[in-house]
Amino acid sequence: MTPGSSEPSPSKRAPRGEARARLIAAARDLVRRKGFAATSVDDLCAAAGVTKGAFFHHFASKDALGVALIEDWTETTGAMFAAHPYNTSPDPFDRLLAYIDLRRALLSMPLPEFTCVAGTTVQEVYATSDPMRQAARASLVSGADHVRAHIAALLAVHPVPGVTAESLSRQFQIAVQGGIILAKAEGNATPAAEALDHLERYLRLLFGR
Amino acid sequence: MTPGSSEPSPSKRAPRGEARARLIAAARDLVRRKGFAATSVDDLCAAAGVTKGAFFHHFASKDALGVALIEDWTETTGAMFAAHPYNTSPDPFDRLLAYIDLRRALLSMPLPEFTCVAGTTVQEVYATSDPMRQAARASLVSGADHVRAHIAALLAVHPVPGVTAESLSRQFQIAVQGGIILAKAEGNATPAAEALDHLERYLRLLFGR
DNA sequence: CTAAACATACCAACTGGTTGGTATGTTTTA
DNA sequence: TAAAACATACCAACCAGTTGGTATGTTTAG
Repeated sequence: MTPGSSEPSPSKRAPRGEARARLIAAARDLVRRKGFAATSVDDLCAAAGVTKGAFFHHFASKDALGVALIEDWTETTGAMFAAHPYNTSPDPFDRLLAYIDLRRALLSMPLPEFTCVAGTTVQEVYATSDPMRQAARASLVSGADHVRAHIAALLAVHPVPGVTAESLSRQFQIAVQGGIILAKAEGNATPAAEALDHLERYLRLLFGR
Repeated sequence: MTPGSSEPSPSKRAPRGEARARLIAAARDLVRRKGFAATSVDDLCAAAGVTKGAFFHHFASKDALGVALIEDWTETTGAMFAAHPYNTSPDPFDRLLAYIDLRRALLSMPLPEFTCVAGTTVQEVYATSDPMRQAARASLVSGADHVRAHIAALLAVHPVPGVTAESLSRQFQIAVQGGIILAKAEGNATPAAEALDHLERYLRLLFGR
């Protein structure tokens, strides 16, 4: 047999050692656009330039890939928000506003790209895959914890009766996640941006600024 | 062959004329729990006590069933909210609070049952099925329009700079939809209830009550 | 320094079962 | 009797997962 004639496209094949990372990257992309259940293992392998053998070498099941995808998402987004310069601002209220501005900026990307992997998948699998549900829960908690730190600092100098840092930080997540749903339905980011406007107005009213 | 031995369970078979309605009811149930893609046509037929022939007699495709499901959802929920006694309250602000109370009451049901069919499915199919996306959009708009009427009446007597009835009514949807996502991740309704608390506090601050 | 022993990373081909959808009936209603 | 409302039987494509194997390391014994 002529060398290379049996392989469909050797140039598309992923370099050794990258299979796992490429599969997760492909999953982030495909799951965001088609959902988890509608994305087949074959789809993922084709997008990653890898075979089924590689897939099941790195992941025990499609479900396990889902968990790894969400955990990777938690790390990636966590690192992104933690590294952002706005965290150095001395005033916690300014930090919250800057966080909202950052989220606004993210909305200028194409719709599938500002979608939340954790929020999207947990909608699908909350009742059918507990490992994925818990991974998504951890991801959403992690995101809320990031703003919770700023809110806690703010409440320390300006307490508001009935408002805790925990519940208000979750309201940030809710505004983001709900905004994404409306944006998907409308086909554009406008409702998600409006959600952030209302959230900012709520904060200003709460803390008198 | 003994009569009835070939049919799995003749008593479970749906009465004639009910196939379509039973399929939609089964879809509402299964799609809420497993998602749209993970729910197969066979699943639906089994749950509805109907055969594939009946399914494809009433729906041209699985996609068409999805559209019909969402449209039925829009009708059902729209009728429910429109018929509720709180609509007769003379004060629009009271009506909004009563609406929030009604949504709070819904949260006492088991998790899959206070889930929104439109919000759940649009997350999955927004990029793969335009007919379903548009049906879900219409559903969410219809839900927002219901509260928008009350908000418009309220803003007429108490205008708030920068706040429109349209965007504030969408914020209701966002709080509900985002709350559902967090509730699914946590496995209980608490975050969804908290979202309503924050929404109510926001309203009180906006309108000075 | 080197070769045997082992581990990791991957691949092509295959399997049993499931998928959405169809073709062709039969039964009921108007 | 015609057509609407189903049921039965079937199909090609696709599904997640398995198999036996190979190429490319890394570790260790002599």
